[in-house]
Amino acid sequence: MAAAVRRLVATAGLDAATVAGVAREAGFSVGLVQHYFKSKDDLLLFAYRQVTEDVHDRVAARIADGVARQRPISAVLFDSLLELLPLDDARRAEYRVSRAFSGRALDNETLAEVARAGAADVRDQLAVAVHNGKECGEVEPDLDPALAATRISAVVEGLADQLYRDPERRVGTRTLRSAAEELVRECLAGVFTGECRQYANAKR
Amino acid sequence: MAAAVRRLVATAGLDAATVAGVAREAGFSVGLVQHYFKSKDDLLLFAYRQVTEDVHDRVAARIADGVARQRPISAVLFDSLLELLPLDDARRAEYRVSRAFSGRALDNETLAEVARAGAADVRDQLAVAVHNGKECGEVEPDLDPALAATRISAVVEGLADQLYRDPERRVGTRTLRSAAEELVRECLAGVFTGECRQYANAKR
DNA sequence: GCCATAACCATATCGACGTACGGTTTTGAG
DNA sequence: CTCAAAACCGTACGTCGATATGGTTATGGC
Repeated sequence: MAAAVRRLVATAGLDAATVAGVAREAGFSVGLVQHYFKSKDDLLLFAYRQVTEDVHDRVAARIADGVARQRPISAVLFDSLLELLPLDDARRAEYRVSRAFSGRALDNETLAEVARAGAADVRDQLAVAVHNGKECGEVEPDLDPALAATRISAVVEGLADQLYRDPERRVGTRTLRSAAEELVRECLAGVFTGECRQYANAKR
Repeated sequence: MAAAVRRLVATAGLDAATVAGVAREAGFSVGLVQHYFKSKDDLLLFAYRQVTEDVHDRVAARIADGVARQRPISAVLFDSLLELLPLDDARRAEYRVSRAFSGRALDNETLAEVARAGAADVRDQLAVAVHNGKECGEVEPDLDPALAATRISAVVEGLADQLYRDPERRVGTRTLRSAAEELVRECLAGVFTGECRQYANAKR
Protein backbone atom coordinates (compact mmCIF):
# COMPACT_ATOMS: atom_id res chain seq x y z
CA MET A 1 0.00 0.00 0.00
CA ALA A 2 2.84 2.33 0.81
CA ALA A 3 4.35 1.08 -2.41
CA ALA A 4 1.33 2.43 -4.23
CA VAL A 5 1.88 5.80 -2.62
CA ARG A 6 5.48 5.80 -3.67
CA ARG A 7 4.63 4.82 -7.21
CA LEU A 8 2.05 7.58 -7.47
CA VAL A 9 4.30 10.21 -5.96
CA ALA A 10 7.17 9.19 -8.18
CA THR A 11 5.13 9.32 -11.36
CA ALA A 12 2.66 12.12 -10.73
CA GLY A 13 3.69 14.02 -7.63
CA LEU A 14 2.39 14.27 -4.11
CA ASP A 15 -0.84 15.90 -5.16
CA ALA A 16 -1.71 12.79 -7.13
CA ALA A 17 -1.42 10.68 -4.01
CA THR A 18 -5.08 10.94 -3.10
CA VAL A 19 -6.70 8.33 -0.92
CA ALA A 20 -8.91 7.15 -3.74
CA GLY A 21 -5.98 7.16 -6.10
CA VAL A 22 -3.82 5.11 -3.79
CA ALA A 23 -6.63 2.64 -3.32
CA ARG A 24 -7.05 2.25 -7.06
CA GLU A 25 -3.29 1.96 -7.61
CA ALA A 26 -3.01 -0.68 -4.92
CA GLY A 27 -6.09 -2.55 -6.10
CA PHE A 28 -7.94 -2.03 -2.83
CA SER A 29 -10.99 -0.13 -1.82
CA VAL A 30 -11.01 3.28 -0.21
CA GLY A 31 -12.42 1.73 2.92
CA LEU A 32 -9.48 -0.59 3.32
CA VAL A 33 -7.00 2.20 3.17
CA GLN A 34 -8.95 3.88 5.93
CA HIS A 35 -8.91 0.68 7.89
CA TYR A 36 -5.15 0.68 8.06
CA PHE A 37 -4.43 4.39 8.22
CA LYS A 38 -6.58 6.62 10.32
CA SER A 39 -5.87 9.63 8.15
CA LYS A 40 -4.23 10.51 4.90
CA ASP A 41 -1.39 12.17 6.75
CA ASP A 42 -0.71 8.93 8.51
CA LEU A 43 -0.47 7.16 5.23
CA LEU A 44 1.93 9.68 3.80
CA LEU A 45 4.02 9.71 6.92
CA PHE A 46 4.31 5.95 6.83
CA ALA A 47 5.35 6.00 3.20
CA TYR A 48 7.94 8.69 3.84
CA ARG A 49 9.43 6.80 6.74
CA GLN A 50 9.62 3.74 4.59
CA VAL A 51 11.50 5.58 1.88
CA THR A 52 14.09 6.96 4.25
CA GLU A 53 14.43 3.55 5.82
CA ASP A 54 15.02 1.98 2.43
CA VAL A 55 17.76 4.46 1.70
CA HIS A 56 19.33 3.82 5.08
CA ASP A 57 19.24 0.08 4.53
CA ARG A 58 20.76 0.30 1.10
CA VAL A 59 23.64 2.40 2.36
CA ALA A 60 24.12 0.21 5.41
CA ALA A 61 24.28 -2.84 3.16
CA ARG A 62 26.96 -1.23 1.01
CA ILE A 63 28.96 -0.43 4.10
CA ALA A 64 28.58 -3.88 5.60
CA ASP A 65 29.70 -5.38 2.33
CA GLY A 66 32.73 -3.12 2.22
CA VAL A 67 33.68 -3.95 5.78
CA ALA A 68 33.30 -7.66 5.12
CA ARG A 69 35.59 -7.41 2.12
CA GLN A 70 38.02 -5.22 4.07
CA ARG A 71 38.06 -2.47 1.53
CA PRO A 72 39.46 0.96 2.40
CA ILE A 73 36.89 3.14 4.10
CA SER A 74 37.14 5.86 1.52
CA ALA A 75 36.31 3.41 -1.25
CA VAL A 76 33.33 2.06 0.62
CA LEU A 77 32.07 5.55 1.29
CA PHE A 78 32.45 6.47 -2.33
CA ASP A 79 30.16 3.67 -3.38
CA SER A 80 27.74 4.42 -0.58
CA LEU A 81 27.48 8.06 -1.48
CA LEU A 82 26.91 7.35 -5.15
CA GLU A 83 23.99 5.29 -3.95
CA LEU A 84 22.40 8.53 -2.81
CA LEU A 85 22.64 10.26 -6.16
CA PRO A 86 19.84 10.02 -8.72
CA LEU A 87 21.97 8.26 -11.31
CA ASP A 88 19.43 5.85 -12.74
CA ASP A 89 15.67 5.66 -13.07
CA ALA A 90 15.17 3.85 -9.80
CA ARG A 91 17.17 6.33 -7.80
CA ARG A 92 15.61 9.21 -9.69
CA ALA A 93 12.20 7.95 -8.68
CA GLU A 94 13.34 7.58 -5.11
CA TYR A 95 14.77 11.05 -5.18
CA ARG A 96 11.50 12.45 -6.52
CA VAL A 97 9.64 10.90 -3.65
CA SER A 98 12.11 12.13 -1.06
CA ARG A 99 12.08 15.62 -2.41
CA ALA A 100 8.34 15.75 -2.72
CA PHE A 101 8.03 14.83 0.92
CA SER A 102 10.77 17.18 2.00
CA GLY A 103 8.85 19.90 0.21
CA ARG A 104 5.76 19.18 2.21
CA ALA A 105 7.93 18.96 5.32
CA LEU A 106 8.34 22.70 5.04
CA ASP A 107 4.95 23.16 6.64
CA ASN A 108 4.50 19.91 8.50
CA GLU A 109 6.60 19.43 11.57
CA THR A 110 6.06 15.67 11.67
CA LEU A 111 7.44 15.21 8.19
CA ALA A 112 10.21 17.68 8.96
CA GLU A 113 11.24 15.47 11.84
CA VAL A 114 11.58 12.49 9.52
CA ALA A 115 13.65 14.54 7.12
CA ARG A 116 15.88 15.73 9.92
CA ALA A 117 16.36 12.24 11.23
CA GLY A 118 17.20 10.90 7.80
CA ALA A 119 19.79 13.58 7.21
CA ALA A 120 21.24 13.10 10.67
CA ASP A 121 21.50 9.41 9.99
CA VAL A 122 23.72 9.78 6.94
CA ARG A 123 25.80 12.41 8.67
CA ASP A 124 26.32 10.16 11.63
CA GLN A 125 27.31 7.26 9.46
CA LEU A 126 29.79 9.53 7.74
CA ALA A 127 31.17 10.84 11.01
CA VAL A 128 31.67 7.32 12.30
CA ALA A 129 33.41 6.36 9.09
CA VAL A 130 35.76 9.32 9.38
CA HIS A 131 36.43 8.48 12.98
CA ASN A 132 37.24 4.91 12.05
CA GLY A 133 39.45 6.23 9.30
CA LYS A 134 41.67 7.72 11.95
CA GLU A 135 42.22 4.38 13.58
CA CYS A 136 43.38 2.72 10.43
CA GLY A 137 45.50 5.60 9.26
CA GLU A 138 43.38 6.92 6.42
CA VAL A 139 42.52 10.16 8.18
CA GLU A 140 44.64 12.81 9.90
CA PRO A 141 44.21 12.45 13.67
CA ASP A 142 43.23 16.05 14.33
CA LEU A 143 40.51 16.31 11.73
CA ASP A 144 37.01 17.03 13.01
CA PRO A 145 34.71 14.17 11.97
CA ALA A 146 31.54 16.21 12.48
CA LEU A 147 32.75 18.97 10.24
CA ALA A 148 33.94 16.56 7.61
CA ALA A 149 30.61 14.74 7.69
CA THR A 150 28.79 18.03 7.26
CA ARG A 151 30.88 18.92 4.26
CA ILE A 152 30.58 15.57 2.57
CA SER A 153 26.85 15.35 3.03
CA ALA A 154 26.44 18.91 1.79
CA VAL A 155 28.37 18.12 -1.37
CA VAL A 156 26.36 14.99 -2.01
CA GLU A 157 23.05 16.66 -1.36
CA GLY A 158 23.93 19.58 -3.60
CA LEU A 159 25.11 17.31 -6.37
CA ALA A 160 21.94 15.26 -6.07
CA ASP A 161 19.89 18.38 -6.61
CA GLN A 162 21.88 19.34 -9.66
CA LEU A 163 21.80 15.86 -11.12
CA TYR A 164 18.10 15.63 -10.69
CA ARG A 165 17.33 19.03 -12.12
CA ASP A 166 19.32 18.63 -15.27
CA PRO A 167 20.80 15.18 -15.79
CA GLU A 168 21.85 15.92 -19.36
CA ARG A 169 23.84 18.97 -18.47
CA ARG A 170 27.48 19.04 -19.44
CA VAL A 171 30.25 20.41 -17.29
CA GLY A 172 32.85 21.65 -19.72
CA THR A 173 33.32 18.68 -22.02
CA ARG A 174 32.19 15.91 -19.70
CA THR A 175 28.82 14.78 -18.43
CA LEU A 176 27.49 16.09 -15.17
CA ARG A 177 27.36 12.53 -14.02
CA SER A 178 31.08 12.00 -14.38
CA ALA A 179 31.78 15.43 -12.92
CA ALA A 180 29.68 14.57 -9.90
CA GLU A 181 31.54 11.33 -9.39
CA GLU A 182 34.83 13.14 -9.56
CA LEU A 183 33.69 15.79 -7.11
CA VAL A 184 32.61 13.16 -4.62
CA ARG A 185 35.89 11.36 -5.03
CA GLU A 186 37.79 14.60 -4.64
CA CYS A 187 35.81 15.57 -1.57
CA LEU A 188 36.56 12.24 0.06
CA ALA A 189 40.20 12.55 -0.92
CA GLY A 190 40.34 15.76 1.05
CA VAL A 191 39.41 13.83 4.17
CA PHE A 192 40.92 10.41 3.63
CA THR A 193 44.42 11.60 2.93
CA GLY A 194 46.38 8.63 4.21
CA GLU A 195 46.93 5.08 3.05
CA CYS A 196 44.85 2.44 4.71
CA ARG A 197 47.46 0.57 6.70
CA GLN A 198 45.36 -1.57 8.97
CA TYR A 199 41.85 -2.88 8.88
CA ALA A 200 40.13 -2.06 12.08
CA ASN A 201 37.21 -4.26 12.84
CA ALA A 202 35.29 -1.26 14.00
CA LYS A 203 31.64 -1.16 13.29
CA ARG A 204 30.66 0.40 10.00
CA MET B 1 -0.11 40.53 -5.23
CA ALA B 2 2.83 38.25 -5.77
CA ALA B 3 4.04 39.51 -2.44
CA ALA B 4 0.89 38.10 -0.88
CA VAL B 5 1.63 34.73 -2.44
CA ARG B 6 5.13 34.79 -1.08
CA ARG B 7 3.95 35.76 2.36
CA LEU B 8 1.41 32.95 2.41
CA VAL B 9 3.81 30.35 1.10
CA ALA B 10 6.46 31.42 3.56
CA THR B 11 4.17 31.25 6.54
CA ALA B 12 1.80 28.42 5.71
CA GLY B 13 3.13 26.53 2.72
CA LEU B 14 2.15 26.28 -0.89
CA ASP B 15 -1.13 24.58 -0.13
CA ALA B 16 -2.22 27.68 1.73
CA ALA B 17 -1.71 29.79 -1.35
CA THR B 18 -5.27 29.48 -2.58
CA VAL B 19 -6.74 32.09 -4.87
CA ALA B 20 -9.20 33.25 -2.23
CA GLY B 21 -6.46 33.24 0.37
CA VAL B 22 -4.16 35.33 -1.77
CA ALA B 23 -6.95 37.78 -2.48
CA ARG B 24 -7.68 38.13 1.22
CA GLU B 25 -4.00 38.48 2.09
CA ALA B 26 -3.52 41.12 -0.55
CA GLY B 27 -6.71 42.94 0.36
CA PHE B 28 -8.26 42.44 -3.06
CA SER B 29 -11.18 40.48 -4.35
CA VAL B 30 -11.04 37.10 -5.97
CA GLY B 31 -12.21 38.64 -9.21
CA LEU B 32 -9.28 40.99 -9.34
CA VAL B 33 -6.78 38.23 -8.98
CA GLN B 34 -8.43 36.56 -11.92
CA HIS B 35 -8.28 39.77 -13.83
CA TYR B 36 -4.50 39.80 -13.67
CA PHE B 37 -3.74 36.10 -13.78
CA LYS B 38 -5.69 33.88 -16.06
CA SER B 39 -5.13 30.87 -13.86
CA LYS B 40 -3.76 30.00 -10.48
CA ASP B 41 -0.75 28.34 -12.07
CA ASP B 42 0.04 31.62 -13.75
CA LEU B 43 -0.02 33.38 -10.45
CA LEU B 44 2.29 30.88 -8.82
CA LEU B 45 4.65 30.88 -11.75
CA PHE B 46 4.87 34.64 -11.62
CA ALA B 47 5.59 34.61 -7.92
CA TYR B 48 8.27 31.96 -8.34
CA ARG B 49 9.99 33.88 -11.10
CA GLN B 50 9.92 36.94 -8.93
CA VAL B 51 11.60 35.12 -6.06
CA THR B 52 14.42 33.80 -8.20
CA GLU B 53 14.82 37.21 -9.73
CA ASP B 54 15.09 38.80 -6.30
CA VAL B 55 17.80 36.36 -5.33
CA HIS B 56 19.64 37.02 -8.54
CA ASP B 57 19.45 40.75 -8.02
CA ARG B 58 20.67 40.56 -4.45
CA VAL B 59 23.67 38.52 -5.47
CA ALA B 60 24.38 40.72 -8.46
CA ALA B 61 24.29 43.77 -6.19
CA ARG B 62 26.80 42.20 -3.84
CA ILE B 63 29.07 41.45 -6.73
CA ALA B 64 28.76 44.88 -8.25
CA ASP B 65 29.57 46.41 -4.92
CA GLY B 66 32.62 44.19 -4.53
CA VAL B 67 33.86 45.04 -7.99
CA ALA B 68 33.37 48.75 -7.36
CA ARG B 69 35.37 48.55 -4.18
CA GLN B 70 38.01 46.39 -5.90
CA ARG B 71 37.86 43.65 -3.36
CA PRO B 72 39.40 40.24 -4.10
CA ILE B 73 37.02 38.01 -6.03
CA SER B 74 37.11 35.30 -3.42
CA ALA B 75 35.98 37.72 -0.74
CA VAL B 76 33.15 39.02 -2.88
CA LEU B 77 32.03 35.51 -3.65
CA PHE B 78 32.10 34.59 -0.01
CA ASP B 79 29.68 37.35 0.83
CA SER B 80 27.52 36.57 -2.17
CA LEU B 81 27.25 32.91 -1.29
CA LEU B 82 26.35 33.62 2.31
CA GLU B 83 23.52 35.63 0.84
CA LEU B 84 22.09 32.37 -0.43
CA LEU B 85 22.06 30.64 2.93
CA PRO B 86 19.04 30.84 5.23
CA LEU B 87 20.90 32.63 8.00
CA ASP B 88 18.20 34.98 9.20
CA ASP B 89 14.43 35.11 9.18
CA ALA B 90 14.19 36.93 5.90
CA ARG B 91 16.41 34.49 4.09
CA ARG B 92 14.73 31.57 5.82
CA ALA B 93 11.40 32.76 4.52
CA GLU B 94 12.83 33.15 1.06
CA TYR B 95 14.32 29.70 1.27
CA ARG B 96 10.98 28.25 2.29
CA VAL B 97 9.35 29.78 -0.74
CA SER B 98 12.05 28.60 -3.10
CA ARG B 99 11.98 25.11 -1.73
CA ALA B 100 8.22 24.91 -1.77
CA PHE B 101 8.20 25.82 -5.42
CA SER B 102 11.06 23.52 -6.26
CA GLY B 103 9.05 20.76 -4.64
CA ARG B 104 6.12 21.44 -6.89
CA ALA B 105 8.54 21.71 -9.79
CA LEU B 106 9.01 17.96 -9.48
CA ASP B 107 5.78 17.46 -11.38
CA ASN B 108 5.44 20.71 -13.27
CA GLU B 109 7.79 21.22 -16.14
CA THR B 110 7.19 24.96 -16.30
CA LEU B 111 8.27 25.45 -12.70
CA ALA B 112 11.14 23.03 -13.22
CA GLU B 113 12.37 25.26 -16.01
CA VAL B 114 12.45 28.24 -13.67
CA ALA B 115 14.35 26.22 -11.09
CA ARG B 116 16.84 25.07 -13.67
CA ALA B 117 17.38 28.57 -14.96
CA GLY B 118 17.88 29.92 -11.46
CA ALA B 119 20.46 27.30 -10.63
CA ALA B 120 22.21 27.79 -13.94
CA ASP B 121 22.35 31.49 -13.28
CA VAL B 122 24.19 31.04 -10.00
CA ARG B 123 26.56 28.56 -11.55
CA ASP B 124 27.29 30.82 -14.46
CA GLN B 125 28.04 33.73 -12.21
CA LEU B 126 30.40 31.51 -10.26
CA ALA B 127 32.08 30.21 -13.40
CA VAL B 128 32.64 33.75 -14.65
CA ALA B 129 34.06 34.73 -11.30
CA VAL B 130 36.49 31.82 -11.38
CA HIS B 131 37.45 32.68 -14.90
CA ASN B 132 38.11 36.26 -13.90
CA GLY B 133 40.08 34.97 -10.97
CA LYS B 134 42.57 33.52 -13.41
CA GLU B 135 43.19 36.87 -15.00
CA CYS B 136 44.06 38.55 -11.76
CA GLY B 137 46.11 35.69 -10.41
CA GLU B 138 43.78 34.35 -7.75
CA VAL B 139 43.12 31.09 -9.59
CA GLU B 140 45.41 28.49 -11.12
CA PRO B 141 45.31 28.84 -14.91
CA ASP B 142 44.46 25.22 -15.66
CA LEU B 143 41.54 24.92 -13.29
CA ASP B 144 38.19 24.14 -14.88
CA PRO B 145 35.75 26.96 -14.04
CA ALA B 146 32.68 24.87 -14.84
CA LEU B 147 33.72 22.11 -12.50
CA ALA B 148 34.64 24.55 -9.77
CA ALA B 149 31.30 26.31 -10.14
CA THR B 150 29.51 22.99 -9.88
CA ARG B 151 31.34 22.14 -6.71
CA ILE B 152 30.83 25.48 -5.06
CA SER B 153 27.15 25.63 -5.84
CA ALA B 154 26.69 22.06 -4.64
CA VAL B 155 28.32 22.88 -1.33
CA VAL B 156 26.22 25.98 -0.86
CA GLU B 157 23.00 24.24 -1.81
CA GLY B 158 23.73 21.35 0.50
CA LEU B 159 24.63 23.64 3.37
CA ALA B 160 21.46 25.63 2.79
CA ASP B 161 19.41 22.46 3.14
CA GLN B 162 21.15 21.56 6.36
CA LEU B 163 20.88 25.03 7.80
CA TYR B 164 17.22 25.19 7.05
CA ARG B 165 16.40 21.78 8.40
CA ASP B 166 18.09 22.21 11.70
CA PRO B 167 19.45 25.70 12.36
CA GLU B 168 20.19 24.96 16.01
CA ARG B 169 22.30 21.94 15.31
CA ARG B 170 25.84 21.95 16.58
CA VAL B 171 28.83 20.61 14.70
CA GLY B 172 31.22 19.44 17.35
CA THR B 173 31.43 22.40 19.68
CA ARG B 174 30.47 25.16 17.28
CA THR B 175 27.21 26.22 15.71
CA LEU B 176 26.20 24.88 12.34
CA ARG B 177 26.10 28.43 11.18
CA SER B 178 29.76 29.04 11.87
CA ALA B 179 30.65 25.62 10.49
CA ALA B 180 28.81 26.45 7.29
CA GLU B 181 30.64 29.72 6.95
CA GLU B 182 33.95 27.97 7.41
CA LEU B 183 33.07 25.31 4.87
CA VAL B 184 32.16 27.90 2.29
CA ARG B 185 35.38 29.78 2.98
CA GLU B 186 37.35 26.56 2.77
CA CYS B 187 35.67 25.55 -0.45
CA LEU B 188 36.50 28.90 -2.02
CA ALA B 189 40.05 28.66 -0.71
CA GLY B 190 40.39 25.43 -2.67
CA VAL B 191 39.74 27.36 -5.86
CA PHE B 192 41.13 30.81 -5.19
CA THR B 193 44.58 29.69 -4.19
CA GLY B 194 46.59 32.71 -5.28
CA GLU B 195 46.97 36.26 -4.08
CA CYS B 196 45.00 38.86 -5.90
CA ARG B 197 47.73 40.78 -7.67
CA GLN B 198 45.78 42.89 -10.14
CA TYR B 199 42.25 44.12 -10.32
CA ALA B 200 40.80 43.29 -13.68
CA ASN B 201 37.89 45.46 -14.63
CA ALA B 202 36.15 42.43 -16.01
CA LYS B 203 32.43 42.23 -15.56
CA ARG B 204 31.31 40.56 -12.37
C1' DG C 1 -20.78 -24.20 15.54
C1' DC C 2 -20.11 -19.46 17.75
C1' DC C 3 -18.82 -15.11 17.66
C1' DA C 4 -15.55 -11.46 18.31
C1' DT C 5 -12.34 -9.34 15.58
C1' DA C 6 -10.16 -8.04 11.58
C1' DA C 7 -10.46 -7.42 6.66
C1' DC C 8 -12.90 -5.39 3.36
C1' DC C 9 -16.36 -2.56 0.55
C1' DA C 10 -19.68 1.20 -1.53
C1' DT C 11 -21.68 5.31 -0.83
C1' DA C 12 -22.89 9.63 1.42
C1' DT C 13 -21.49 13.89 3.29
C1' DC C 14 -19.36 18.03 3.50
C1' DG C 15 -16.09 21.39 2.82
C1' DA C 16 -12.73 23.67 -0.09
C1' DC C 17 -11.06 25.22 -4.17
C1' DG C 18 -10.64 26.96 -9.07
C1' DT C 19 -12.99 29.14 -12.32
C1' DA C 20 -16.95 31.33 -14.91
C1' DC C 21 -19.98 34.96 -15.03
C1' DG C 22 -22.43 39.17 -14.75
C1' DG C 23 -22.08 42.97 -12.94
C1' DT C 24 -20.30 48.13 -11.22
C1' DT C 25 -16.85 51.65 -10.82
C1' DT C 26 -12.78 54.15 -12.29
C1' DT C 27 -10.00 56.22 -15.66
C1' DG C 28 -8.22 58.62 -19.33
C1' DA C 29 -7.90 59.62 -24.33
C1' DG C 30 -10.33 62.17 -27.83
C1' DC D 1 -18.58 65.22 -22.01
C1' DT D 2 -18.31 60.48 -23.89
C1' DC D 3 -17.44 56.13 -23.89
C1' DA D 4 -14.58 52.21 -24.25
C1' DA D 5 -11.29 49.85 -21.76
C1' DA D 6 -9.46 48.50 -17.62
C1' DA D 7 -9.98 47.80 -12.75
C1' DC D 8 -12.59 45.79 -9.67
C1' DC D 9 -16.26 42.98 -6.99
C1' DG D 10 -19.39 39.07 -5.26
C1' DT D 11 -21.43 34.97 -6.14
C1' DA D 12 -22.63 30.73 -8.21
C1' DC D 13 -21.22 26.43 -10.18
C1' DG D 14 -18.94 22.17 -10.67
C1' DT D 15 -15.38 19.19 -9.13
C1' DC D 16 -12.74 16.68 -6.21
C1' DG D 17 -10.94 14.97 -2.11
C1' DA D 18 -10.99 13.40 2.86
C1' DT D 19 -13.54 11.37 6.01
C1' DA D 20 -17.80 9.15 8.13
C1' DT D 21 -20.95 5.61 8.10
C1' DG D 22 -23.10 1.36 7.85
C1' DG D 23 -22.60 -2.27 6.28
C1' DT D 24 -20.76 -7.59 4.47
C1' DT D 25 -17.36 -11.15 4.34
C1' DA D 26 -13.39 -13.84 6.03
C1' DT D 27 -10.84 -15.84 10.07
C1' DG D 28 -9.53 -18.23 13.93
C1' DG D 29 -9.66 -19.28 18.81
C1' DC D 30 -12.81 -21.85 21.96
